Amino acid sequence: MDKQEQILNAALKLFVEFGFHGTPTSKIAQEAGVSNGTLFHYYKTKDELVLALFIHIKTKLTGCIDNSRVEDETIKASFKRMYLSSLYWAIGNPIEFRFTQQFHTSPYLSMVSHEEILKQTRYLMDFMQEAIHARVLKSLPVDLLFTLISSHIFGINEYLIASNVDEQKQKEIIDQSFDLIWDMIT
Amino acid sequence: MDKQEQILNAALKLFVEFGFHGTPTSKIAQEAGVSNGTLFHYYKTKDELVLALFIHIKTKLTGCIDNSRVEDETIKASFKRMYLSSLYWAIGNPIEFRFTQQFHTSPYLSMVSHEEILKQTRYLMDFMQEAIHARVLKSLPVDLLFTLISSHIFGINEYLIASNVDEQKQKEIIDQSFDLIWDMIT
DNA sequence: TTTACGATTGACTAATCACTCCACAAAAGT
DNA sequence: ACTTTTGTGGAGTGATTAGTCAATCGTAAA
Repeated sequence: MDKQEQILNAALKLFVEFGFHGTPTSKIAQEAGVSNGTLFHYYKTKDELVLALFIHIKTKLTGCIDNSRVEDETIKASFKRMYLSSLYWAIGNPIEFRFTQQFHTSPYLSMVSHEEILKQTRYLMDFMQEAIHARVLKSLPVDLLFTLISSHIFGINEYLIASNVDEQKQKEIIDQSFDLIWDMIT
Repeated sequence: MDKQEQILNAALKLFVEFGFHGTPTSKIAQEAGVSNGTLFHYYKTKDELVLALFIHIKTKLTGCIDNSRVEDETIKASFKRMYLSSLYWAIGNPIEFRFTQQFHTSPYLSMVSHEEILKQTRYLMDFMQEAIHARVLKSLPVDLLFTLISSHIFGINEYLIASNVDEQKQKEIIDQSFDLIWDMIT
């Protein structure tokens, strides 16, 4: 019965369906089953709510990736583990994923501090930097690599959502896609 | 002095800066230098304006790609030509590009008819289908290939905007990126 | 000159919005 | 027991919104 969580969940659902400015705070409060005043007790402004939701979801995703880390793996195995955990998170949490996409391309993005973004990506960046040093990954700017991989995952996800393939076929495509991107960056 | 064009340009600029619902029609009319009534004379609703703008821009992009086609080329050369023309269009028209990105991840996308989308992508899809048949491209679902290439271009573009590299370096990265994606899909 | 008609205007409206205010309830400290 | 802090509700507010409308303007055919 955490009201803050209820508000975030309601906001997430409505933002994805109607867009940020397309969903009034009153509807969010209603959907969350709390009063209008309660919403503004926890979040001073609507913008603050949007930001909080973004960071909340990003943190969940980052946590999900990092947790799947395991010792004594080859770089390729680690990389694949992280690749798959990101992709499966996106497939398993389509609403959250759509929200992050929507947020990323919206003017709200500029309201997120550079530091906050770094905090979320530092681990992966460091991992890739090391992989470059170990001459496993191609010697490209690490930002470029990161962006290429991210957009690759976006793409696969979009395809899997659009075309409804069965689980067997989906697994096949994902494995194939991993090989594609791995060959591309090594 | 085409008022419709002025309205579209104003809407584009403001939508990218403030988001769809974040920019009132009154501001669009003001920015375009026309009256509120004129805007609604040409576009019955705000949604209709948003849709019209999307199709307007998509058509410009599609035209830009198709026009660059040339006879007697290898498949690779044709592909590279189209790849580069898309990417340079995106780099040269950042506002338009940002708008299409924003639109694609917004709830508005579902208001575009499936036919309209097909119309815009048919040429590229056919081209790739033939390239698969000719055993130049890997035998993957053509939708998947298309999505992978699109998101690759998104990624490169995002990187080039974020990191301000000089023109020389930019050209280098673009050529490198083309080789990456070409190796990936062939 | 007259008629006709789309283009254009800007004041107007009904609805909606983000956000405030205050009363009260439940804990939490002392 | 008493005071303070924190959570909660919901009516209320002024600003803003998408969209309307009756009135003009420009111009070209009759």
